[in-house]
Amino acid sequence: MERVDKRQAILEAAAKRFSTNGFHETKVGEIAEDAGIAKGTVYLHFKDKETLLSEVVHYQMVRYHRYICEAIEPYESATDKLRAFARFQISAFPQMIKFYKLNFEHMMKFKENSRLAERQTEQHRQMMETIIDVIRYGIERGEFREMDATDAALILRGTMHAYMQSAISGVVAEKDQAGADALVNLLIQGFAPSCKGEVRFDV
Amino acid sequence: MERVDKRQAILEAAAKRFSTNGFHETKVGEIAEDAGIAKGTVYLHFKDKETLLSEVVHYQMVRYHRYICEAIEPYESATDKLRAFARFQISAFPQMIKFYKLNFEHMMKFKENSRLAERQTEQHRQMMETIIDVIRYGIERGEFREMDATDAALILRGTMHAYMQSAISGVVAEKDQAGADALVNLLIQGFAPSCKGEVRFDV
Amino acid sequence: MERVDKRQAILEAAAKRFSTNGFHETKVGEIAEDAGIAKGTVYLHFKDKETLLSEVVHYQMVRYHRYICEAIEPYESATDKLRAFARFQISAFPQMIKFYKLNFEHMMKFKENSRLAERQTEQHRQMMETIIDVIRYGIERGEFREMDATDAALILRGTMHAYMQSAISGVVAEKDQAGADALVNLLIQGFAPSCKGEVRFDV
Amino acid sequence: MERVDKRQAILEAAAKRFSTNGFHETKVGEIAEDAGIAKGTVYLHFKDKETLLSEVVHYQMVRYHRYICEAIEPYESATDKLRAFARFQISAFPQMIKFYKLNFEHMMKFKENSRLAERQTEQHRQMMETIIDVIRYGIERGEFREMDATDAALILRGTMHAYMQSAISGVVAEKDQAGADALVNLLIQGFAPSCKGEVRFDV
DNA sequence: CATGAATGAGGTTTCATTCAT
DNA sequence: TATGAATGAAACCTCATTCAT
Repeated sequence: MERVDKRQAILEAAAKRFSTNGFHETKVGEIAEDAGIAKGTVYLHFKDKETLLSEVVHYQMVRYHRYICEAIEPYESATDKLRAFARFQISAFPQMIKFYKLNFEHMMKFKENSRLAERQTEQHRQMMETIIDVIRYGIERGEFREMDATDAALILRGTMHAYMQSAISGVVAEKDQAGADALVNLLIQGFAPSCKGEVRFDV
Repeated sequence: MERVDKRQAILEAAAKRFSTNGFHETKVGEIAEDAGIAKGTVYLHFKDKETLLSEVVHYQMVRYHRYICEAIEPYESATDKLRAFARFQISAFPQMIKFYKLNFEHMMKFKENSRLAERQTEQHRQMMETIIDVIRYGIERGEFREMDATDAALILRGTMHAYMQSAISGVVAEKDQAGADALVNLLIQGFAPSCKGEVRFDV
Repeated sequence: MERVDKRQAILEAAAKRFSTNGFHETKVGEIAEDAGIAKGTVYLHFKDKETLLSEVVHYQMVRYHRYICEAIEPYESATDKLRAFARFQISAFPQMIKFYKLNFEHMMKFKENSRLAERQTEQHRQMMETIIDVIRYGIERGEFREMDATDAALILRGTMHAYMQSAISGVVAEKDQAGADALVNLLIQGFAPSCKGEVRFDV
Repeated sequence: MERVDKRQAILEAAAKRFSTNGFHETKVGEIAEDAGIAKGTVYLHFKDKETLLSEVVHYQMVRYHRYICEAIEPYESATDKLRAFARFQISAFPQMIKFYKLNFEHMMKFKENSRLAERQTEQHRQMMETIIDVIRYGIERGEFREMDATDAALILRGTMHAYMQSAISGVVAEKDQAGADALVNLLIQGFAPSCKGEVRFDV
């Protein structure tokens, strides 16, 4: 096993443990054991446990961003891209929920550490950018109304977010791809009754 | 100071510390000091630190649920209720984000403990029920289309959550009440361009 | 056992261990065990192991300085005071040697730490002052020639120092009180042949 | 670089590190780096870190003994030899203090190990022998009174040691060669005022 | 011979919890 | 009931040493 492989193995093991049990509940020895190496070896690759957390978060963010880009890229219409986005997140639900947990825990932990927070923020921004671009693309194509792309992206991300939070606690049933499509459709259609000449509320 | 007052004081102090610094970073001694009592006294009121966390989460959830009910109650239309919900969350942003953090830590910690997880889930369900009721009410009144009320509620809650996550790291600008309204409007109107000319927003 | 007693017990135990085995070879747990307390209790009294070392050195210096003052105080002549000084050091040899070791190790360790070095230096200065005062007193009384009192003090201290270093490694035999007197006599008389009219070297 | 050179390089690097930072504060990796070799190579030349310490002490003692012999050899009179000894130690103050530190650490560490303690003691004895020989030589020549040469040697060495300990902490000012001479003169002359008028010092 | 990645024993320190007062 | 000094388990991290290359 080479140097890079070992770093990989640590990152993978740490990602699994951190996101399953949380940062404090995870012992460095457990990560090492999962990675098939000795405790001390972890410290040859990462300065300390907190640095490891940051690196795991970075590693996961980069990976998921790539996956998302790959998931939405093949589609022509913005609507299909959004559906692909939702489908991907819902199909990768177990990983995604852990990913969100990890992000959240990291953000909470390093809110004060400008260096580490900065990097996570930058990646968060990229993730948002990707969604915003799809929204803008939809607006250009006339698929979507003229609207604030950032707000729309928030709504989309939030929808996924909330779905996961609810699903994990069993408050709503887990969804399949049809369920993902339904959520996106609802976003696109809006809550308001479709306007076939009916009266609209003065929202 | 009476028994109940002391318990209150501990809960308040713990809520502040836990949500600001996290569970592990908070020392029982700090909570006691903030509450103006001795360390040992905490253990006269709560079995251990984890139980205290659970009680704090319960206490906060009940409180925030009440606040939310109070915030949306005065309004007549479902739309206004949703706006009030969004406004409340956005105006109470610093508290809400901490509240989410607290929930999160609790969820991580007691995933395995069915007894405690159950209670949090139950409260989560109640929170969702409140929003779902508003949605259903809107559907009944004809404000909203016939749609899955749970999905709609998810979307609303999730949007708030995503907003907070993005706002805390500065990826999106913090919103004021108009911003809250804009988000809700966008949800109600939908992304699709239909009926664009008919609807007017007083944003 | 009261608070002060416990601090005392830790200092005594630490002094013994540190001076016998050295700083690094001494485990905090050993000190605690010797003091009849739990490991954690050490940290209620001393910030960390290094602080404990500093406190031990301080404690010992103050104690030995007091002992020395008490040993030389009863005598009238400066010569007798110096002899008392030598006798005390030689009679208290086992403690003194450890004391020197401790001092030396501490000085080496905290040379860079101005705060801690400062305090030890101050006490070192006091110890020197005490000897210098005796020398000056002897010069005033005409017992000693006009000479640099600091140099003379250095010679006296150094003599004791070297005696101990040699004795501990067995290079010279341990001395009794007569031996102590002989050393002091030699210092007072000097190496040069007594001047009963003989030729002196042009030193 | 040949075998011997490499061993030399390790000894030099270790001597510098050990005497500057102490045994425990020195990492084997640092020594290796300073010596321009890999960490593992150290173990091809020395069984372990403690053995390396012993070898360094031996190496330094031999070296300093040689230096001292060279320093005092050119002089004819015993008095001048003693002055040369003092001058050498004071001029090489920084090295000498480190040398003492090294000896000290070694003594602490191997007090129990008769094999290694024995060797250090043997070298200590040789160092003492050298001074004792000068004293005896002075006595034979009539420069010094009939006295215990060992005591006199102790006094000289100890004076140097005490000077260093005081100088390192700034309790006494650092001395130049004249200062070294003054110390020796005072030793030779003695503290007593006898013959004051007869002796002249060219200090 | 030389390397340096890997190992894992070991020590310091923290802090939740207890219990004598 | 309230206190807070004492406890000691637990975990991070270091670094001397080994050994496959």
